[in-house]
Amino acid sequence: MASKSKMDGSIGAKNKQKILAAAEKAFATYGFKGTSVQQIADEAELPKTNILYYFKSKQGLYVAMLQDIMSLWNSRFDQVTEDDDPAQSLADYIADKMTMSRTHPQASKIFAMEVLNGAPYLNKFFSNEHVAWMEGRVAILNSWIAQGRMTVVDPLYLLFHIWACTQHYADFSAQITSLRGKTMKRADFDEATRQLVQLILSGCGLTVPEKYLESAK
Amino acid sequence: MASKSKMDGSIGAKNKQKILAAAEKAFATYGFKGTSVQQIADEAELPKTNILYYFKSKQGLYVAMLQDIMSLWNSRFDQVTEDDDPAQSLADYIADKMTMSRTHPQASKIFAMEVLNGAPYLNKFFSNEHVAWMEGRVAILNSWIAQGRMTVVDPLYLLFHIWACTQHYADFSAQITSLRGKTMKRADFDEATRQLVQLILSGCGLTVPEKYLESAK
DNA sequence: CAAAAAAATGACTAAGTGGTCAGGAAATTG
DNA sequence: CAATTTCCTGACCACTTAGTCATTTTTTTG
Repeated sequence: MASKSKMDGSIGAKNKQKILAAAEKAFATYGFKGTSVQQIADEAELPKTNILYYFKSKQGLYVAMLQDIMSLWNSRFDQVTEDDDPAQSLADYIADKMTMSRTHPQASKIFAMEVLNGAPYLNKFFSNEHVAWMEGRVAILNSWIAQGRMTVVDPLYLLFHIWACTQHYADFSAQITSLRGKTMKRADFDEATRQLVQLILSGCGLTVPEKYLESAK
Repeated sequence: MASKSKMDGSIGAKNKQKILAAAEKAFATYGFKGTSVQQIADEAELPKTNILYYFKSKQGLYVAMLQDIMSLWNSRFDQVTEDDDPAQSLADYIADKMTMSRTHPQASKIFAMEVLNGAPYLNKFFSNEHVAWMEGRVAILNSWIAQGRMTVVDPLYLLFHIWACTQHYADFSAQITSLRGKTMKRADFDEATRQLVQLILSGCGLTVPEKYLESAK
C-alpha cells in the first residue's frame, strides 16, 4: 500500500515522546541555556546524537516542546457562553487552572520562563490565537456585567489576576514551600483553590458556589 | 592613620555600582546561565577582567546583585500594626508592590527566575528573615479577622495572591503587552492598581478607600 | 530475502565560556 | 617623593557545548 512512507513511525514517535518528556523536565529545571542536549539525552536514556537526529537542533526541540505545552492551556472556560452562570464558570475556570498548576508545574514554569525572557517564541501565538481567545472571553464577561450579573470590573485585568494567582502556585512553589515549611499536597491545593475562588468571586460581587465553600479546616 | 585600608574606595565603589547595574539588566534579560561575563562587561563599558577583579566570580557577582535586589523588598506594610486600618493598610501595600513592578521590573524578573529555579541562593533568606516577616504579618491579619474587621480568610494565601498579582505585571509584561496591543504606561498601572485593590479588598469584605475608586475611565 | 528507508552512534570540530596570571598604570600615603 | 596599595588589562587556558559527518545497524517493504 502507498502509506505515507514513514507515517507515525511507531518507534520514532515513541522516541520523540520520550525526548519531549525529558526535555520538559530538564528545561523546567535548568532553563533553555542551562540545559545541555547531553542532559536531555541522559534523562531520556538515549545517546545525544539520537536527540539531534529526531529534532534538528536544541532550539527545534525547545519549540516543539513549547507547542506541546501550549496545547495544555485549554479548559472548560473556552466553551463558556454568555448564558452560562458567571459564578460557576469563573469558579470552575479557577479550579481548572489550579489543577494545572498542581499536575503540570513543569509546563507552567517553562511558560513563565519563556514570558519572562520576552516570549521570543510565543509572540506569534500571543498575537494570533491568544488575542482572539481573549477577545471572546472579554466579550462574555462584559455581557455578564451589562446584564448586571456581576460587579463592574475590567475583564482584562480580572483574567490577568486569575492567571497570576493560579500560576503562582506552580511557578513560586520554592518560596511557598519555604514559607509553609512543607510542600503543597493535594489537600492544600484544594484549600488554596477555595480561598482563591472566594477572594475572586466575592471581589466580583458573585455568590460562591457551595462546592467551593470551606469544608474541612 | 589606621584607616580601613580600602574603605569605600570611591573609584572602586563607583565601578562596583556600574557593574551591579549592568549585571541586573543582563541577568534580568537573559538569566544567569544565559548571561556571559563579557556581556556584562560590554554593558558596563569595562573590560571583562575588570569585572572579575571586583567580583571574584560570575556567581559572586550574581549573589551580590541578588542581595542588592532583596533590599528593595521592604515597604510600608512592614511597619503596620493591628491597630492600623486593614483596608488602608492592604490597599497601600498593594499599591506599593504595584509601584515596584512598574519602577523595578528587572528586579522582579530576577527574583522570579531565581524562585523558578528552586531559589538556590534564597533558601537561607526564605527560612530566616522571610519566615519571620511572614509570621508577623500573618499575626496582624489574624488579629484583624478576630476583631471582625475583615472576612475570615487564610492570611497566608491572601499574601500569596497579592504577591502573585502585583508581580505578574512585571514578570509577564511580554504577554500583557501582546494582549493589550500596547505597553503598560503609568496611567495603566494606576488603573490596574485600582482594579486589583477593589478585587482584593472586596474579596476580604473591606471597603475600598476613596483613593482607589475609579477616577478617570 | 534483497533493496531501500529509517534509526542509531562514535569521533570530531568550531565556537564560546569562566577564570587565571603576570605585568604594568594610577592613586594613596607616610 | 618613594613606597605601598589599589586598580587595570591583554594573553592565555581548560573545559563545555551544539552540531556535523561518515558509517553501521535495524526495520520496513516489494
